[in-house]
Amino acid sequence: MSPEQARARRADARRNAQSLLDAAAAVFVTSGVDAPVRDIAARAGVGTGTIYRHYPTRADLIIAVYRHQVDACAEAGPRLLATSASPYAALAEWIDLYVDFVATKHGLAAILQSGQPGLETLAAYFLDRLVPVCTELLDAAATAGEIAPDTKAYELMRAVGNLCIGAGTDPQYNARHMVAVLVAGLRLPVV
Amino acid sequence: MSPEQARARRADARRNAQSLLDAAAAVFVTSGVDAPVRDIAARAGVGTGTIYRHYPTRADLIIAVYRHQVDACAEAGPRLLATSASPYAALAEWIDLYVDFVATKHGLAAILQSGQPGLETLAAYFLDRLVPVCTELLDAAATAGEIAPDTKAYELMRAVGNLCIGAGTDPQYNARHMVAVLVAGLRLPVV
DNA sequence: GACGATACGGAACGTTGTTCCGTTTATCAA
DNA sequence: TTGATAAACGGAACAACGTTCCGTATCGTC
Repeated sequence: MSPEQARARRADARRNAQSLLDAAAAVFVTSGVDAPVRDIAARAGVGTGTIYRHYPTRADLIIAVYRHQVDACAEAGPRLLATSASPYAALAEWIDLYVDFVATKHGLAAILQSGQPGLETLAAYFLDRLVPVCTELLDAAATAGEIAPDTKAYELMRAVGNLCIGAGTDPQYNARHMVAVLVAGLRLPVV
Repeated sequence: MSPEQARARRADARRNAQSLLDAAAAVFVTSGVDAPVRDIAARAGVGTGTIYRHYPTRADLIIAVYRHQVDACAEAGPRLLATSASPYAALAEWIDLYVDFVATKHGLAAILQSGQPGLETLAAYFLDRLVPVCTELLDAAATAGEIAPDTKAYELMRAVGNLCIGAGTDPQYNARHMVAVLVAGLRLPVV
């Protein structure tokens, strides 16, 4: 270990980073992922400057909060492919998993697609992590002849994310159902 | 005509309302539907107070700008049903029409689903106008046995609107294609 | 031309994101 | 223990935006 790395971050810095993570997770649940920065800082008992020092962009904070769940989702892909009845079934189950994750995070889906400056990193992280998994599932299903071979994982992931917007806030809109229809549409060549 | 109605709005007021409409339409094209209110006022050559007097909420302004196109879309429904090869074909063509409309208005799709305070009116207007038409098309297709009979027009309209988010800004995402997949999915009972 | 109602403009306020800097604190060496 | 120094902090300050408000200007009428 080089001397520069040897000297770890100060203890209070590490503590604050964790407090912020906990506070953000809690505030995201109650006020949504687009909660005011000040609310998160207040909840963590730190100043607004501190939050930006630890998480320079909002995307960094959101990623830190959800990293574990995104990783879990990514890792579930190959497992489902191995255990499901068919590649298409694996794909459908995996997308269900993703929808369950996104749709329960108030406002996350909207932010993922918003294109607000500073948030591109967030969408990029999700896509970098999940598009390869989705590609693998799509390829398997296409090879098995269950779906058309020309479906792009990137497009599908964005479409599913889009369909999740408003889930939970509008009782008349069932994102899971619409995603199921979309996934069903993959089985047919588009006429 | 009652005396109160007899006295028409002042000429300058009518002129400003029109200027604002034109300015808004122009600004929406270049800067998106979520352009700053001040930009629109400046473009119209009026103060910010004036814009709120004529269009108390942003939704009112957006509705005024797009009312004609929404109406045209609504009226196209029955016509397509009469002229198309099948009810399902009419439905697909009608949704194409809607997607062409929404996807070309920078940011409109996002605002339609955002749930921002004051924007509910906007979504409500679109849905009030289009859900009945969509219902008619869905019913016809269901009666013809082309799609499952349990599809809700409201959900479908919201789903299509959601899929249009990001169209035009992301070259890798083709909203029309994903909508086509969704519509194709209507043909099969979801498994 | 004068009067009253109508409408206007833009300053002002509240809410956010973000930056910046004077102050505090942890760490380490003497 | 204590003092020096880099690290980290807090929150004031700035910018952008939506929205409100009111003193002023203008239109229409008599």
